[in-house]
Amino acid sequence: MSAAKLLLVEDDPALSELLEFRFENEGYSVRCTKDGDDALVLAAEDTPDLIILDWMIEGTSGIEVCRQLRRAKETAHVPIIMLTAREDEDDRIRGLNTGADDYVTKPFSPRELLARVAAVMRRIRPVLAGEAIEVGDMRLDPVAHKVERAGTPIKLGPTEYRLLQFFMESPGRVFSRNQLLDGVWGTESDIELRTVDVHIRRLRKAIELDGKKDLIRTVRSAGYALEG
Amino acid sequence: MSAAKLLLVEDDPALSELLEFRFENEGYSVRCTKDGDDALVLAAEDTPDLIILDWMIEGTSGIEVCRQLRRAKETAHVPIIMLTAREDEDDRIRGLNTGADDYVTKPFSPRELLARVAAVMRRIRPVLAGEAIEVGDMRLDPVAHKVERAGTPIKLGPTEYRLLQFFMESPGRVFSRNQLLDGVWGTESDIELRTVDVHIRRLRKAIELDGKKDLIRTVRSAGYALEG
DNA sequence: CAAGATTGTTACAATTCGGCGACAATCACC
DNA sequence: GGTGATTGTCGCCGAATTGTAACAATCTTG
Repeated sequence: MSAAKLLLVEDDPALSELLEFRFENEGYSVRCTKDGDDALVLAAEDTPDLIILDWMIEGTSGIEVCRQLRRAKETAHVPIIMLTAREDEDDRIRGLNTGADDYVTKPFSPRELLARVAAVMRRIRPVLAGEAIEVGDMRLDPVAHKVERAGTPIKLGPTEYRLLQFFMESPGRVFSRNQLLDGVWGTESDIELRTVDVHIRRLRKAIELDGKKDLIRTVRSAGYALEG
Repeated sequence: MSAAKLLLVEDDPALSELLEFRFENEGYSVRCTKDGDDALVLAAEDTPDLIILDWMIEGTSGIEVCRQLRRAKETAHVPIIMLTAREDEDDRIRGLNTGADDYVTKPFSPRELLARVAAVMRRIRPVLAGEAIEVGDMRLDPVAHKVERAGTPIKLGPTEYRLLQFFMESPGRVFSRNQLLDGVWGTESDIELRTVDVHIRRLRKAIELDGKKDLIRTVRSAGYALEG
């Protein structure tokens, strides 16, 4: 299991050290800085999976860091949890508006922050943490970009791969064609609903192994689901 | 499709966009507006399952929107969560008096609002929150779109599925044929009353397991009910 | 018990919906 | 530029689903 990468931006050395210790203890890979500009550099050179950002930091201000992170393509979708002093209500508002995902008010317990981070990580699709997903006899390795069923390597086109990954992230769950379009093709694509059918068929054909049953369940008038 | 429908009334574009994104990510179907009158129109044309209403909006004020929503038959019972500034205690009181179900004080984290919404959903309609319903030895999982009785998988057509779900949301309660038509087929469908009988018959046949008694009770000259 | 009302059951035609093959357009890679 | 893989769309077909009518069964009431 490759550890999730955290970037901690905090200028109180004591707090920073404490958090670093706690998070590394939990299995995260943590990098720290107390400087805003530094944070941007670190984030750029190795995109973290989550950023913990103190609002009151030296150098570029928290809000500015946040904005710049959102602007850069690589870090645009990296979740940000900000740490604010209780009084800074304005900061909180601006923070949320600027694209922070969540905030934690100082003083907080490390435990609380850990919980928030864990929650965000869970939400941000486990695959991004680099873990392989297994559903039934299917196995998808996002790092190697490889899929196999019952040990047999499966060859998939890009779209089928994303489709399968999307299914495997929520095994058993039924998705409507519209949900699949949103999740696999992206919200802004305008593609025929029925096109989904075709890719479902291609995916089915690709992952079929004789003797093995069809893993994709058709739910008439509702959508499709991957059997869990 | 069984995604819960949200109506978001918020005039800060940044916040609105953030929330829309987060809620859609969670699987809700979201429509947004920043205008009070617009909200009323949207709510009227497709009744949402829950409304998130900013108290300080353009056009008709939040409190007035709330009042009008409560007045209209379709939206009278739709739960409303209002967003208020910390200072406006009066608004909160008036809001709750006017019929809002809950309020969240700005600034808030998206996570907090998500939790509130989920809580209300669970209270109002568990199915929309994705929770399985169990009635007697019947179990319906809305996420997987699966039904089983005493552990045995049950195969249902779309209409029978909706019919069963409708019954299971109010176990023991008797519904007239007209109520069933409204609830299962939709208000605007013009279908023979007696057609309901046929689908009741089909549902009965589908969920019958030998040795098990009929779960659907006929109430002569009144309608049908699912035994609780 | 008879008559009327109400419900159960079945058969059937119409419709809807998903599977599938084909095809042109686009893309990627040499 | 060429070549093969990938992708989005159509249209047809068969199967599942659905609404209705017709008839049988059952209940209610006098």
